Amino acid sequence: MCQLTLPCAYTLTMGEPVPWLTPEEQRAWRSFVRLQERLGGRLAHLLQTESNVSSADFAVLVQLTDVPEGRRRFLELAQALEWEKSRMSHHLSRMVKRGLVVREECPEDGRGAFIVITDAGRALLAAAAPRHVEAVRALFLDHVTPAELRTLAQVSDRVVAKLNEDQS
Amino acid sequence: MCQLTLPCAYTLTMGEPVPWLTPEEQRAWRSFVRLQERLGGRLAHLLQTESNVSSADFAVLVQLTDVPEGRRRFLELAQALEWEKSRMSHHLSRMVKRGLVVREECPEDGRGAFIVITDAGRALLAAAAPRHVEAVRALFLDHVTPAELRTLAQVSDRVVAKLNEDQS
DNA sequence: CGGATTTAGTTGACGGTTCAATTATCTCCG
DNA sequence: CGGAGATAATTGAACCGTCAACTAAATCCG
Repeated sequence: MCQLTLPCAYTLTMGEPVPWLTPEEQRAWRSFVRLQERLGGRLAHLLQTESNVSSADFAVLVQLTDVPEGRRRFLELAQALEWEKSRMSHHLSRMVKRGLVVREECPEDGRGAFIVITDAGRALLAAAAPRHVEAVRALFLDHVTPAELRTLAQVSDRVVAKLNEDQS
Repeated sequence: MCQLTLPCAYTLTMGEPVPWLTPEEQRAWRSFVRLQERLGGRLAHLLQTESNVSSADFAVLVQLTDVPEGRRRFLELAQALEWEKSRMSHHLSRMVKRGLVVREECPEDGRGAFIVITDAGRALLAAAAPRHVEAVRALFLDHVTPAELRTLAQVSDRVVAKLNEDQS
């Protein structure tokens, strides 16, 4: 997820019929990309240093506590987070090693696995979550009006819907 | 840069005075995070598969072609992209190995280095850029009104400015 | 001059992500 | 039943980014 800036037209051999970005489009796009990088980076860094948990750990723990027993199927988890299976698998291995979750066999399906949050996992999340919420407020929500937030959500949903359409 | 969702309140021991996110805030935040991940991921994937260049490569090449001679100081590059020095260094090593850039000594400062884009680097960027612009349009700009885009840019700039204020 | 500090850039180790290949189980259907 | 797929999940290799430690050159200043 990098600085997806765009090259100045003059540096390229332009035989192409691609309509280049207008200055406003370019500026907006750059700002937006920068926001993603900086805000995401800062939040991740805060989680890591203040609560000793990565954004990825946090996301997994949240998914597990979203269901009362703290126990979900592997694939269900992967789909909820929109992660690849292999990413999920590798990540869970690390979380198991740190005692945040355990793998359990699935009686109905011999191939399947249940992932269960441990007490340590719950404790970690409980400690991390309030600070994270605070950070999301302080770094983002506090500087955005309700109307802007609505616009943001609408645009996000619309664009993601389109992404899902072409080649999901 | 992960799914920074938030846990449902009921699962946490809530002795804290942290004002939780309202449902609209939660929804907007989630949508926004999802947009970042999906759009960034898709664009990066397109660059990689269609043009055999990563987003990071692309960003570096753009920075180099932004100046006519295609030659910039290491730190200047790192600052322009807001990358850590070590990331820059590692990444440049990989790009050197692939023949996209070369390192040159800096006469004025024996510690310094110039990074220079090669012809292969220029060619790669020239091939990749139009498709990238096209993708940014097709996946994002085409689904956002000018007014929304302005809002997005304003919000982005404002939030990033705040991020720079606290502990730059 | 010459030592202390700062600055430019590199390196190695480690955790994280992707891709392709693999294992094991299940389901479908003849 | 039994074989052909499909599905659940793991694994290993390769690449990427971060952190902390390091090298080497420049600058500051007595």
